[in-house]
Amino acid sequence: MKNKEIADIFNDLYYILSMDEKSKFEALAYQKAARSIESMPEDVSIIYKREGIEGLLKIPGIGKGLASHIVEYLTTGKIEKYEELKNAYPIDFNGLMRLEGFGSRKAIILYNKLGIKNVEELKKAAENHEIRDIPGFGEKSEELILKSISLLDSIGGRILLGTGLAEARKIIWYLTAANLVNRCAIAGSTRRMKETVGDIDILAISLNPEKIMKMFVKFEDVKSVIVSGNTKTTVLLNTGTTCDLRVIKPESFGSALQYFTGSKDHNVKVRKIAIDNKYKLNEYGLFSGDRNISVEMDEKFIYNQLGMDYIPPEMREDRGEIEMALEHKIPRLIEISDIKGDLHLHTKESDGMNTTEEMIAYALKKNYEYIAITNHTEHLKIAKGMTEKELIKYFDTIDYLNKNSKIKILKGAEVDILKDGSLDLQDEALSRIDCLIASVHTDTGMNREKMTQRIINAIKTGKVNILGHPTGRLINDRPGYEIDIDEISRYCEKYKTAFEINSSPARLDLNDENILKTSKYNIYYSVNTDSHNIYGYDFMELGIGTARRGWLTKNRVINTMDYQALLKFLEK
DNA sequence: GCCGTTTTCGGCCCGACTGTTTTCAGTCG
Repeated sequence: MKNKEIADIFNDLYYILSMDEKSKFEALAYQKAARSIESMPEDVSIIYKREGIEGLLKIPGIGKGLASHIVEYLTTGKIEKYEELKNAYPIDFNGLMRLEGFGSRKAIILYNKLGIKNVEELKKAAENHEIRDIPGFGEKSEELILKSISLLDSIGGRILLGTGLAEARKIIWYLTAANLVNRCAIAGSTRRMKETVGDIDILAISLNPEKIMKMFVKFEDVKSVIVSGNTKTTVLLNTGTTCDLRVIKPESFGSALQYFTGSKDHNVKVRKIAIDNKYKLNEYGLFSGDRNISVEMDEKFIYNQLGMDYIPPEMREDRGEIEMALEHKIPRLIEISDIKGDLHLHTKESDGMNTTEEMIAYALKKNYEYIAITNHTEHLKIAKGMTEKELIKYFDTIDYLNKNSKIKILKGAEVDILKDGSLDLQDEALSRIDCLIASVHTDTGMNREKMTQRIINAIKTGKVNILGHPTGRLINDRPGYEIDIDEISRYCEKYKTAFEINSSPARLDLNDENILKTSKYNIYYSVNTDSHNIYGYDFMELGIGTARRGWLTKNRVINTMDYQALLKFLEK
């Protein structure tokens, strides 16, 4: 993939060029081009081969100059201009720019004065107090550098959405309980339900910003304060993530919520539409001339005023939703209240922690119409997989429970897909099962071709209702096995097998991108929690958030159906 | 260096916060 390589070079050029005030905008052009290329699904080398330089000129942010740089890189493997500048500044910008409060100008100053090229050298210089004597730096600068480096080491990456959402809600609860805020809301990637959260954004309306900020920094989960003013305070939380609290004036709340929810790419486009309509949109309001017309504390007003449908936060990634909103074609996305049951649950009989009765009791609290108990099968020894005999006996128990139950309990199993694609269950149990989830749990190191065939073989048995956690990825842990999702989708369509959207915080599998990719086929999805105890039920909202990020509507999700319709779908 | 039913020239987001200054430069979102 040449895109990443070229984007890295353009980013480096952005850092180097932005040192000089005169080349500020040239630098910005490189940065914009880098972002553009990085987010492209198709490799520029393929585009160039197919369409020549004309194809490159169609990429947003690429003009004659940058197109010729790309051609130069594709043909010679080098960009002369970059080689020269990189020789003059052999600095690891990518690494250094990850440090809080450290930008390209500081990097270049320290390179010129002390020859510092990377994070390790910077750390050493700060520890030896060499930095405080450089003009523009001081003791605090050294402290900040060391603090940022240790912060970077401790964070490692982004936290899971489940963790971020819980933390954000706790903060809102804390701020609201003090009676100092009139309104408080989550913004940022947490509100967009992105699978991981880089930092938590909270907005608040308060007539007493000073007091609220003072209170915020005393919150029990705050590890340290990074910056603190009257409109914005940033803290480091014990979870390792940072949290921004912004205090907003009432008349700016809607526009601030829109602005700080992002994504950045989405906002750039929306603001451009505002300009085209002779407005100015920023975090303080939607302005016609000097007058803020968005005083209704409402995002919806802003989108409507710009001629668009309201766009749900989960869709705001500049993946075509803006064009859709301009044509008034934003669909009603699936909502958590549409869910009528959970079809992937475990009990004590395999590796769950609660009894069947306890799981049923909690489902009743959720007002579900039905659930499916889907314990593991024999092959998965590590999860106390049930033998055929045990499963048949268990099905008798469920038949008995169903007689006196207000909720319909489906007899299910999460059946292992064995190495050759056959199912880990024999005929007698298969004949009694209502809801069969098939999942890969072992031999996950197969190559793409073999794994794809293995899963297809399982689907071709004609017994599989739901393909469980289809890619097997674990967020921040392992990438998931390689599969040809298009090929698998075609078989799902043919055999009426639904893709699972597994709501477990570290899974969220399928993810939003795969949902967008597969939903062009005539297939269904099942949003399940894969709960191993009663608390797991509550993760349904993460799966729904993921489904909404994949633009799914209720009619594509089988566990929004009423019981009779679901039975009909599950019938094989 | 890119871009254009406001422009082939003149814009390109800008305000808040911090540290090192003593009115400002750098960073961030």
